[in-house]
Amino acid sequence: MYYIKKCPECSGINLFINRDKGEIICKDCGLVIEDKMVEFGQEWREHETDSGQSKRRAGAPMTYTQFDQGLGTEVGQRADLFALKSKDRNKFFRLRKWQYRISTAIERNLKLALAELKRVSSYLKLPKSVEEDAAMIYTQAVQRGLVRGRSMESVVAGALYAACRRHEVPRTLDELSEASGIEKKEIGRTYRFVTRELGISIRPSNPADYIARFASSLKLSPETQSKAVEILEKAHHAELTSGRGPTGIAAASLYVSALLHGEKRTQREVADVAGVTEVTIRNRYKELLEKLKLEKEVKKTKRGKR
DNA sequence: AAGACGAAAGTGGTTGA
DNA sequence: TCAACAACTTTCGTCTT
Repeated sequence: MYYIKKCPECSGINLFINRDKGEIICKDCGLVIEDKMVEFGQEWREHETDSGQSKRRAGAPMTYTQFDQGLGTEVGQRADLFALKSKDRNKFFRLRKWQYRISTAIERNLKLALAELKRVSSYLKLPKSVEEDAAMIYTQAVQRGLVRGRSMESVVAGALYAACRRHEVPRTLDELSEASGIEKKEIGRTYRFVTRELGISIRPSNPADYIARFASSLKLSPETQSKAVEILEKAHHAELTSGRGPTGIAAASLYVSALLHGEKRTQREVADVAGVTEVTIRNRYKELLEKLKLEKEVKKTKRGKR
């Protein structure tokens, strides 16, 4: 066994191990570095997360990125027919026809949707585990008839967005929007709708989850990065985080910590990678200086420069 | 000349009656 | 369903480096 310290793709240092999946994932670029590790997890998987039932054993591993999860259902077999009186026979045929229609419709939909899902997911370089999760969410959404009245693509995008949040590798709505070609607000709408209907609870995204990715696209040092996370924690304690957009806060603390480490980036540069405007950074920045008593430190480093 | 700062007006979404 | 509201954006003028 050897240790990987840097992502070979982007040289990011934010690798984390997903033991359940046997993967090492780079939080910066989403690269799955090794997915053939020894299986750490146990052999069951539980998909109905809040059902409260005990975990069940399953046969062959199920995958949600296959349109029928590798399983299939049918109503009845021919042999059953002989046991039925003619009255029930009609019912039987009706049921089977109905079941057939439903299932083929769902399957057709899933085939298309999962292809789209894979496309978007690979565009964003998302880890396999996130893709799986998104596929699961989408499958459930289809089975509950939640796609009706919405475009397939937007539900796919919503499912992906939700999966990213759940796995703490958040992408912004803008990124999802760019990758899927669906409008930002539309994704947000379906995201909220689907998560509510499926009872998926997602905590508000943690600004710290964005730091790694922003920092690496700004080519900031690891020290600056961890300093930014530190600032973030203080900001959290000072009640500066609630209600604000997480990306804005993440961007501002990165900006500050870059200043403090003499790796100055302009507000515009930071704003661009974070997908917010300079003004937002300024506002958050101002708040940070006021509430966290960082003025002295910032001024000190400024003076030191002269 | 570029970046930082701040004011003012506009936008889209949430909330509470 | 509508209006109030907060967060964020856009735009633009001014100050600083």
